[in-house]
Amino acid sequence: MDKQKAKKKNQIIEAAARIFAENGYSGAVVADIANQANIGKGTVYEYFKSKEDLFFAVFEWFQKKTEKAATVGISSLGGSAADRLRAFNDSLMGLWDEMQDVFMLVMEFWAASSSTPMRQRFKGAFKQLYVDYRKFVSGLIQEGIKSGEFRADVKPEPVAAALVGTWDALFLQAWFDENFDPATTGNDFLDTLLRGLQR
Amino acid sequence: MDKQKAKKKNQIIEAAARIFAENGYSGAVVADIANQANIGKGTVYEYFKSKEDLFFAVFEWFQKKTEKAATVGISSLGGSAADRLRAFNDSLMGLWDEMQDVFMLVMEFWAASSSTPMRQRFKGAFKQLYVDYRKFVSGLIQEGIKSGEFRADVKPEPVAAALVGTWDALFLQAWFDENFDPATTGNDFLDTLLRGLQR
DNA sequence: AGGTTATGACTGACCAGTCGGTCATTTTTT
DNA sequence: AAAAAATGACCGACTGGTCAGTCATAACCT
Repeated sequence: MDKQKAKKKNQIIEAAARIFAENGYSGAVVADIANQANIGKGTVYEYFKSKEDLFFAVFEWFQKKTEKAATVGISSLGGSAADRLRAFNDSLMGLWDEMQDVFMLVMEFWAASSSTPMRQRFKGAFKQLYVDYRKFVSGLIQEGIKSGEFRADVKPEPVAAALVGTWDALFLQAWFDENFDPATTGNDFLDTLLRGLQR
Repeated sequence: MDKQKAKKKNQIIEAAARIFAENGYSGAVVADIANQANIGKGTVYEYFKSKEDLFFAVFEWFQKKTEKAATVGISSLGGSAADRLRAFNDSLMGLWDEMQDVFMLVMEFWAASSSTPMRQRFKGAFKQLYVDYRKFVSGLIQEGIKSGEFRADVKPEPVAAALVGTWDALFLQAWFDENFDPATTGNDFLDTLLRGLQR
């Protein structure tokens, strides 16, 4: 049955996500993943060609999941460009609580984009991800310019790139420092940035 | 001779940096590091307790090196707060060319802060590093406020945290995308941000 | 029964860290 | 000043253990 197969595949991916998040890619042992998924080790290889393949599947799964969660708030409501940027900020930073446990995965993905055998795959995927991500934010800014809410001399792409980066990096800092609150930091920062954007 | 020892230790660290940067922590083989340093494998262990110890030494070495390079431009010249922020931005982003080869190390360091055996060490070091880094930038902003150049209602800490994060993340994006230019992106972004800071 | 899916024992490659021994250099002795 | 002794830096063969991936067998369908 096809439905069954897909279901089990997902079950393996979720188990793998947990194990990879706890131990990193190298530290994770396939046998533990199988165990976590309540299946035999050999079964893992019925569904994935290799450990690396499985890791990449976890990456895609995670990306999809995060993207969905992040855009849930914004897509619906309109409002000013500033409001929409704020909504996106809240939406993203609101993920922190549930991200905390798996943020390690993100760092492992970053690192994977540099460890030779996996490099191309991950690097390409990340490149595309950032292109999309920037395009989205840049679009919000352009709307603001067009509507006259933002200054005409603002350069949307660089600001979008920086903003996108800021969000990532706030998570990073929160990861290192449990007293760091990414949500309010992001909000306070937006106060200043928006003043620079608005006319 | 003590001088000799320190010199050789450094020679091992630099060799290790190259190998770790090419292969990641797990992928790097101690024998290769020894080879790269033109010494026997056993000798590595005369200078470092373990592979992990060596990796941490590389981290400290890299951190010191980067910090020195980044602050070289700013410490000397005065000028307005905006000028100093710009100078720091240029100084940091100017590192990209030489960073490109070893940026992989940074991602490995990030990842190391989550792989269990090394966690505490790296996580603590990063936390401190970001605290210092933020304090420095926050100081620049506060000067600007005090001198009346920046608005009084700007919150220095959040803006500093975000800015610091932005710089890191611009490198990250540049790593993924060879067409991404962190220097001009950073500069264009500062145009907008400074307008939000200034009165 | 025939086909499909699951399994875990097994294997071979890999590698961090150890250790006994070598040898160049320094120190002590004569 | 020459010989002898002591030192410790250096080394790489070896060990013990790990683990990804395989495959012969078992369990489960239909």
